[in-house]
Order: sequence, then C-alpha cells, then structure tokens
Amino acid sequence: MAAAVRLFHERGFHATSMQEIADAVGLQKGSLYHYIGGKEDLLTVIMMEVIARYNRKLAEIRAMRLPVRQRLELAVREHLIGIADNLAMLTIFLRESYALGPEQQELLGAEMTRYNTMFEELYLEGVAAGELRPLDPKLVGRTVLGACNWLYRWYRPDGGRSLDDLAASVVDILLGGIAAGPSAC
Amino acid sequence: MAAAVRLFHERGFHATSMQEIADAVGLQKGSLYHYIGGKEDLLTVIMMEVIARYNRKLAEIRAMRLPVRQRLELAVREHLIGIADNLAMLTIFLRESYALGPEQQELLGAEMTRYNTMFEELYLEGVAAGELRPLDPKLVGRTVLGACNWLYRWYRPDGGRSLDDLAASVVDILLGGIAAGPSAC
Amino acid sequence: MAAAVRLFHERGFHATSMQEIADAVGLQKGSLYHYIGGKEDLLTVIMMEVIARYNRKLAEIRAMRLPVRQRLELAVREHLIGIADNLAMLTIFLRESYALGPEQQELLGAEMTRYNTMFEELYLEGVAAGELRPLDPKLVGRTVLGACNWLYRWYRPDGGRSLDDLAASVVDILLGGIAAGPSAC
Amino acid sequence: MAAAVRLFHERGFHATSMQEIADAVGLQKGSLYHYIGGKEDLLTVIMMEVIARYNRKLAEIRAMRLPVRQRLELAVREHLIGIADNLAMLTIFLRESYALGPEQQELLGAEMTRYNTMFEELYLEGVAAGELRPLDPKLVGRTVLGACNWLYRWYRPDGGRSLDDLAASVVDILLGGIAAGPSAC
DNA sequence: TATGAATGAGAGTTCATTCAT
DNA sequence: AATGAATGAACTCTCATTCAT
Repeated sequence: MAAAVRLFHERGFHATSMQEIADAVGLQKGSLYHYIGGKEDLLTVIMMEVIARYNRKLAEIRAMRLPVRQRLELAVREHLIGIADNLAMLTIFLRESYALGPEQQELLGAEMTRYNTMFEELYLEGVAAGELRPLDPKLVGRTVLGACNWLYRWYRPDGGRSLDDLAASVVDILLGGIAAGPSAC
Repeated sequence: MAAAVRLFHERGFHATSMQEIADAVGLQKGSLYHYIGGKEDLLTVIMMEVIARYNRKLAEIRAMRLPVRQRLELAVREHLIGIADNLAMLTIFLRESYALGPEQQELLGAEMTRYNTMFEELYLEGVAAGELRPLDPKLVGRTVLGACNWLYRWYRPDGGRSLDDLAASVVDILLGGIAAGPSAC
Repeated sequence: MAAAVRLFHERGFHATSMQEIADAVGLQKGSLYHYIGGKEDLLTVIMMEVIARYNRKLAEIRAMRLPVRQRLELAVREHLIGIADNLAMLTIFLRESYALGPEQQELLGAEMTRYNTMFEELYLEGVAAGELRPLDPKLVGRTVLGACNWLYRWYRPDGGRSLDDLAASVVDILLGGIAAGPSAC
Repeated sequence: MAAAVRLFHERGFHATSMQEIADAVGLQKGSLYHYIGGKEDLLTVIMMEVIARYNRKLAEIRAMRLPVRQRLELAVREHLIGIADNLAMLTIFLRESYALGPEQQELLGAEMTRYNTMFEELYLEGVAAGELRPLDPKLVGRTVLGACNWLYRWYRPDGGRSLDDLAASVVDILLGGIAAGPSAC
C-alpha cells in the first residue's frame, strides 16, 4: 500500500506497473494478489481512505463549539494541511479519480458530494450568523475548495515557509478576497 | 485533432487508443502517422495550443488601457470563460499534463510559469495602485488561478445560469472574499 | 483457423496456447488479434461452422425424394461420415463444447436442438409410414445420434476397412438392432 | 474428493481451481496437499474408481447364471444406470479423460479396453448361442456402449420418467433396432 | 494437521508504432 | 495519401504448487 502510494504519486497510476510495485516490496508480482484484488483495488482503497478521512474531519470541525467563522477558517485550514501533509495520497486522490471504473467513481462521487454539502452548510451557517457574505453556496464551496485543492499541484514540502503560515495566508485570501478597501465590502 | 480532443476529454488520454482516433476520423490507424508523430505528439500539440492561447490572451489584457483592478478582474473572468468555452481542451490540459514525457513537461511548465508570472505582475501592479491588498503574489496567483482551474471539474455547459453570471460571481468571491463586514477589509 | 483446428484437436482447447497457434502460423501471438477476437472466438467459429454444416445437410436429406427409411439411413450415414471425414473439427465440436461461455453455449445448444428435432421428425415420418418402429422419438434421436457421435472417440482414418463399410455396418446395427430372430421384430 | 467431483462436474476440470476445492472443504488451498498429490491426482483417482467399478460390475454380470441375452441386456442396463446414478463422476470420466497426462491416459485406456473386450466377449457368446445377430463385435461394442455413454450429455435426474423405464427403452432400441418388421431381420 | 505467504511460469490480451505496398 | 499486416514489448492477472512454521 505504502509502496503503491509512493509509486502512483511519482509516476502516475497508469505509468505504474504491478511489476514495479512488486519490485518495491521485494515480491513477485503474482504474490501481490494475496493481498489485493488488483491494481484498481489499490487505487480504490487509497481514494476511499482519503475521502473518509476528510469527511470525518469536516464533520468534527462543524460540530465544534466555536464561532462559525472560526470553524470555517479551520475547515479550510485543515483541508489545506490535509493535502500538504499527505501530498502523495492527495495527489493520487485529486489526479487519478478518473482512472477508476464507473461504479467506484460513483461511490467516490457520492462521498465527495457529502463533503461539499457539509462545507456548504457550514458556509450557510456563517451567512445566517452574519459572519459571511451571502453568496451562492455551491459556488463558494467549489471556488474555495478548488483553490485549496490546487495546492497539490504546486506545494512542495521542502519549501522554506511554514505550512501553518501558508495555510493562514490562503485562508486570508479566500476569506478576505484580494481586493483592497471598501470596494469589495 | 478535433477527434483526439473529443476522445481524450471523454475517455482520458490513456484510455483512448489510436484505433479509436482512427475510427473517429474514418482512417486506418496506420494512416494517422502521416499526419502526426505519435500519440503523445497529439497531446503535446493540444497542450501547447492551450497555453499559448492563454499567454497571448493574458498579455493582451495586461496591456489594456483600463484601471488595473478591472484588468485583473478581466483576466480572471477570461481565464474562467476560456475553460468553460473549451471544456474539452482545457480538461485535457489540466488533467493530463503528467502524461507527457519529461521534456515536454518542462516546456509546458515554462509556459505555465510565464502565465503565472504575468498574472502575478498584474496583481502587483494592482497592489502598487492601491487597488489590491498586499499579499504574497505567488500565493495569490496560485490560489486565484487554482480556484478558477477547478472549474473544469464541475462546470457543465448545459447548466441554467449564464456563463457570464457565473464568472462574475467567481470574480466577486475571489476579489471580495467570503467574509462579511469590516473584518476582511 | 486450420492451425487452431489442428492444435485444439491434438492438445485440447485449454492445453493450446495462443503462443502455439501463433508459432504454427509463423506470427507473433499479438498479431493473431488482427484476425480473430480472441481464443474463445476461434472455438466459437469452429463450433458454429460444424453445426451449421450439419443442419444444412440434414435439411437436404429430409427433403429428398426417397422412401423415408432410406432418408433416415442416409441421415445416419452422413452423420457418421461427417464425423470421420472431419475428425479434427468434430472432435473439437463434441469434446470442447463446455469450454464456451454461457451465451455461446446457448446459441450452440439451440442449433443442436434444431438438428435433433429434424432427426426426430424424420424418424416420426418413418413411423407414420410404417417403416420404423414406434418408439419415444427423443430417445431414439439421442440414442442413435449418441452412438454415432461416439465415433470421434475411436475412429482413426488409417484403419483398414473402408469408411462406407463402417457406416453401413453402424446403420445396420442401429436400424436392425443386435438381437437375433423374431424377438425384436 | 466429493467436493472435487462436484466442482469438476459443474465447472469442468480446467475451470476448477484448487482454491475453489479448498473453499468447498473449508481448508486453505495449501492444506489440500496433505491429502492429495495434486490436481491431476484428484482426477486420476476419480477416473480409476469409475472404470474399476465398471469392470467389476461387468465381470459379475458376465458370470451370472442367466441366458446370455439377458446378461447382455443387463450389462447395457447397468451401464446406463451407472451413468445416470453417478452423473457427476461419469460426466467427469467421459468428458475429462483427455485432461490426464499421457501415462495416466494409457493406464486408463487399458482398463477401458478391458471393459470393451468383456462386452465384446459377452456379445460373442450371445452370437454363439444364436441369440444375437452376428456382426463385427468391436463395432457392436463401440456403437452400443457409445449410445449409452451419450447419456451423460442429456440425462437430467429430475425428469419425470423413471430411470428403469428409460434404461429399458434404450435397451429395446439397441437390441431391437428402430426399423420395423422383417426388413431388419 | 493446517496455515498462508510466496513462488514462478505462463496465460490471454492490448497497443503504439512500423513499413512494404 | 492510405492501407493493413505485422511487430514486440508490456500489461494485468491466474494458478498449481511449495514450504517454513
């Protein structure tokens, strides 16, 4: 599994052969099939693990006893950190989802919708509390989360700046916008 | 080419065979090699075309005689519309970039950096003019553009709302943030 | 095809690899797939060819202007000769039918039922004409045809006796029985 | 063994994996090798058991104090009943014999020849007694026994008619032939 | 007696690409 | 300009069997 995550991340799902995975764990490729159902299974397991973790985390955050705006900020921050801290798994998750078969894609899609919905509800709560601007919630979710997801495309852990700083900055951008002054308010 | 774009979009690069492309254009698969250098060439051409178009467009926008904030808004809007209007090509561009060989990836990366740099410079111009908040320009670029790029994952043209509206809303979110009141100002 | 027939006959369907077929025709095994859909296709084609030929032949014989008993004798004789003359194909047909997938088996089964039904009708015609004993027609068909089919298990073309003789003898056994005297008459 | 018989019958020898046999008996597949020498051994044992049983039975029948024609009728009847009553084993026996290695096939072939020879001798005894028509004994054996063997291809135990009836009818066909009147006598 | 990890050979199949025509 | 036969390497996956425990 760890080997698969590493290889799928480095070379991509299609470009990784079972032979390479087997080599990485010092087994014959046939031997892998004692542990897994097949190559796609490996991907499915990774994917499901990621989304489950994310859904769990977001549910926790929503339930916290904090002002809604702080909870939303936390949600965004944790989303970002979740990517940066598990760059390999999340790169696979975000990049290879269309490599799954239709059924698995549907399952995955349903879980992802759950995540989006939770985020939208959190946002709506913030709007109701007067802490967030009233906008199309779906669009907010997609825009904010999309901005975060893009992280996997450029974040490299060996960067100088701390991850917390970075997350804080992104949160600032998304919450406050980039426009100056009253124009956006 | 058009056939390749359609098929790469629908099925993905790896899942599309030369046979399918040949079928789509009514040729034998061997005959394709009179027109193209190979499968990866096809992808490269699509990719390069997209990024060239984007670079050209952004250069134009930057050079316009408009207040910088309007130019930046336009840049974001055009970025979004460029995706939505060429969903197939841009899906391929954003999704399949790692299917390219290392050299092509480098070439492509250089062009993409150019685009990002232009955007960052535009942003910086806005900061200098006092129209945009002073933030890490790289991060702003990546966040704003990332939010836009995510569009390819969920935008479907048959939606009820107009594309212009949608673009305007996204611009509003990114420029103004989602937080309410003076807190973000 | 001819190579497949020979190899399937000699070694059996499962024991014949695509590699061996490819070797037999001087091609790479991948090259076979320009001509066939797969290994099972090869078998299906052989099977369908055999049963079609048999159905055609029996329909012809039934329609002949001959006394019904002669037509039935001819049917049995031709059934036998058809096996002996195409021992390879008929061995495959009779021995490997369960190697087909369920759908192909059903198709094949339907055609085989057609053959049996034609034979039963011919028999019934003979009964109506008073030329054949009235017995359960299904059982007659299965018994007579089963006796013939068994030929593929022991007939070897290099035997001394002529095939016509042999067929005549089997016809005699099946029509006249093996019991002596009036007991069976 | 019972599990193997069932599975070989249902799916065929090649289509049955050791895993499936192990599952059927609630063992791990490695554990099977404490009891058997291998997959082919399993088949060999089944085969040998069948032919031994048949040889024993036919020897008994030959030795009975009955008119030869009755003994021959009995032999045919028991041959049929032996198939119908042990459809799984006999299907395997009659269908999978070519799945054996050459040596086992030779051993098996020798035993089968013994059976045929006994049958031919019984027939010859009947001819000598004037109770059976003088015909080529080898051909009689192959034809009569072939007709019987075919039973495994169509007999299904849940049929309405009794097995005894069926056997009697087949015996009648084979002994008396299907032709009417003196023509066959 | 039983496990189950591991083997290793081989299966059928796919596919981008080449090239003589 | 186009064919289509052919390649050859790579692919995922299966399976009977072995063996240390």
